Amino acid sequence: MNVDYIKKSDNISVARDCFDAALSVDCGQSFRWKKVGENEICGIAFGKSLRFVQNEETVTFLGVSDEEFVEIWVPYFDLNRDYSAICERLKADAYLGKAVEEFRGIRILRQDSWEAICSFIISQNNNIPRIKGIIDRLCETLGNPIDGGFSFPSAEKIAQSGIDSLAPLRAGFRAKYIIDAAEKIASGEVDLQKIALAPLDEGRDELIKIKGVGEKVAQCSLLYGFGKVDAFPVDVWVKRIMAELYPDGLPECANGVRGIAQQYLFHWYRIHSK
DNA sequence: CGCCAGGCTTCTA
DNA sequence: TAGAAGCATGGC
Repeated sequence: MNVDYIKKSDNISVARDCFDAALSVDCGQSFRWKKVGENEICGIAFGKSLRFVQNEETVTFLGVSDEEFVEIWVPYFDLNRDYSAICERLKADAYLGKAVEEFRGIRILRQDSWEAICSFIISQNNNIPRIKGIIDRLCETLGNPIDGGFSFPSAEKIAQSGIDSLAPLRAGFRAKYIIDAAEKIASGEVDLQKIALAPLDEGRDELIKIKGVGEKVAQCSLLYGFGKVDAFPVDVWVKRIMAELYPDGLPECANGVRGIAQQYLFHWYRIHSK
């Protein structure tokens, strides 16, 4: 399956069918996107800054070449996956059906592996505004300046810089975990390429070698950083969802895409419990 | 002041 | 192997 898109001057537009970019970048998967206008959002991923606008019908990527769109943003927004078919399948379950109906455009963001690991280490026992602040300061402190912000610093750069360089982040007890992750990944002791190719359980076993990475952070990394859509992060919210709605486990229709199901349920449940 | 935030490590029995 | 304390920081 290949995405259809329309190119006009420097902009690329994609139909909103099963694609809500604004919601996807703001439902707890990524922490690097900011609203800059009514329907306008900016962010940085894979060392590229992006500004996009969306209306009822389309998402428009501003100032993006065909190459950049195809190589970076199509995989990032998971645009070659048939979410329409997945959503249909998830409707076999009543709660998933409601979640999918209400938040149909959510996509699982295929983020940089290292950025996802590091971001979800930072997320532990923390709240979203503060997670964003710590990550912003990490990028400002050790990332490279890009048009409109800073790139996410590499594991090598963080490992070389050492824990004292993380003081400005005010990350608390997480700073030592960030360093351990950076060191193990920079040295190859934890091999991201191998995890990308390995079955879920093997990837998970590799990731939890990092201090500060437990079951939940490992599953988030696999889901958002390796595109493993069957990874299943269980945080406090999903724990509540499982206890209340699925005491016998997720329904069968979620098999193979449990991470996607999780994302719809997570967002749906949080919205309705506020 | 206390409680909580997309948890994890360490200590204890 | 299960359960609880401790962890840094900031918003409420």
